[in-house]
Formats: sequence, structure tokens, C-alpha cells
Amino acid sequence: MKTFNIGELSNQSGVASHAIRFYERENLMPEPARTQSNYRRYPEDAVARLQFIIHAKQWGFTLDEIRELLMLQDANGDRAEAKRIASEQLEKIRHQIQSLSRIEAVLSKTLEECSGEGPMDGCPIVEAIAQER
Amino acid sequence: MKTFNIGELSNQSGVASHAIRFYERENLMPEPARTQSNYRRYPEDAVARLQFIIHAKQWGFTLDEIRELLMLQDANGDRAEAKRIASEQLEKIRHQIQSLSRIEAVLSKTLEECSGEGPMDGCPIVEAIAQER
DNA sequence: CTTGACCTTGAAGTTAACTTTAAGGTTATG
DNA sequence: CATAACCTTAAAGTTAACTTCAAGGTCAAG
Repeated sequence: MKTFNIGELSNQSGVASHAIRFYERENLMPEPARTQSNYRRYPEDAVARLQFIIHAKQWGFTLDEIRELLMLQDANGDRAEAKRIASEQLEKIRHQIQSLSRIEAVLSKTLEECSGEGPMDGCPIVEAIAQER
Repeated sequence: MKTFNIGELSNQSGVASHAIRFYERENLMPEPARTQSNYRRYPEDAVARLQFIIHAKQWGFTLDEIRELLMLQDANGDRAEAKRIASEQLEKIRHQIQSLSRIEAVLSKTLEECSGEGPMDGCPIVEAIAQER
């Protein structure tokens, strides 16, 4: 089977070498085998593991959460745990969408009210922000 | 007219004293008058200025952007500038909502597919994250 | 046999928006 | 007049997720 130096793994995965070593320190990547000269040698499936990390990050998981998911996989743990982590993530995302939507509504309405002409004094944007609630 | 020590201003505004001094260093708050013993004395309108900062933060503006807005107000600058800053903010918020909505859709669908029972091996959540795109 | 492209480690820097710590001076209260 | 509750400054710490730097060892090409 094929093995990679860290630079080759970096090219395959799109994750910088330093970030790979960082993930190792953070226990997201296992310690790989070493050559005689102490170079890291990675098995092929290291690429998939890094891509899992990348995708989970895109979904908004933190490295802490990703570590949890990876540890569950490594231990072939309980699927209920994974579902709990993902459900919490979904909740977070829904909250974010809600609060952003509220802001979007007020901000876009305010922008419509502002002609964009004239001095700051009396500007609807500023007044909307200054507004108490 | 009433004036406040920094602690009183902190109580009025809900912003920690240290944060107020931080805003002063960052040019969000003007340097206030000082007493003989070098204590800061704030005029009443400092409360409104801090509340403007708080609200703008809730709207997702960064301190850099808030500083811009405040400087425009202080200089009674051009309303068009304020509108530009707010429009950019609206764009950012809309982008965030869009990408979060995409994640929400995939994540909630994936969660429905996962019974939450059984071992990690074959868990739909993990497989969805591992998926290439 | 030297040059350049790799690899190693550990430590420090980055960003945002503060908070905490350290080491003191001032003021109000009993 | 002592003590607690304020205030002052500058500097360092916090969090996340890396990146950059420093100082060096290794390896392939010419």
C-alpha cells in the first residue's frame, strides 16, 4: 500500500503540513509511523480522515466536536452520541439563522428608509442603531 | 448637567469599566474630562454612545465598522458612507444566512436518516460528513 | 559536494474583543 | 485613621484554529 510524506499528504488533502501536525497535537490525527530519519509516513486513509475534518468544519463543527466524532468512530462507539452532537449542531445553526434573519429584516428595512443622501445628522441607519429596545 | 465616574457609567450602560477604557484606546469613545485626581468624568451622552456601540455589535458590526460609523457621526459626514457600510453588512448577513440554510437542510435531512441506534460503523451522519463534494 | 526542496521541533505570532493581573493612588464610611 | 470600594496605568492572558519563525537535519539532482 501507498504511504505519504507529510508534504504529499498535504497536497492530496489540501491541508497545510503545519495544520496536519497541529491536528496531530490536538488528537484529531493519530501519530503516524516514522521513517529511519524520523519523517512522518502516512497511510492512504489519512487523506479521507483529513477530508472528514475539512467537511465537518464546513458544517460548522468545532475541532473539539470533530475530535469527539472521530473518537467515536475510532472506538466504534455509540451512534446515539454522534446523533446528539449533530443535533446540538443543528440547533446552533437554527438559532444563528433565526437571529441573523431578525437582523436582516430590520437592517434591510432601515436601508430602504435611508436615501443615502445628505449629512449624518438624522440618518435613519444611525437612528435605528441608536434606538433602545 | 450630570457627570459620571467610569464605574457609574459602567452601571448605566452595562459595559464593563475595562471595556470602556478599551473603547477609548480604540477610539470608539472620546477621551473624557478628568478630575483633579485624574479620574475620568463622563457626560451624560456617553451612555447613549455606549448603547449605540452595544446595538451595533448586536447587529453584527465589528468594532472597526462601528468606529467608522461613529467617526462619520462625529464629523457629521456623508450619509452615503453610512449607507455603504450598512449595505455591506446586510450583504454579509445574507451570505451567512444562505450558507447556514444550506447546512441546515443537509444536516436536518441527515439527522432524520439516522436512527440513533447501533454502532458508529455505517452511521449516516458520519457518512454524510465523509462524503466528497 | 553543493544547492534546493523537503522534513523535524518548539515557540511565538495572528485576529477580535475583550478580561485579568499587577501594582499602586483616591475617596467615602464608620 | 483604617479599611473598603473606588480609580489609575501598562502588560499579559483568553479563545480558536491555525500560521510564521527559528534553527536545524535529510534527501534528490546535477
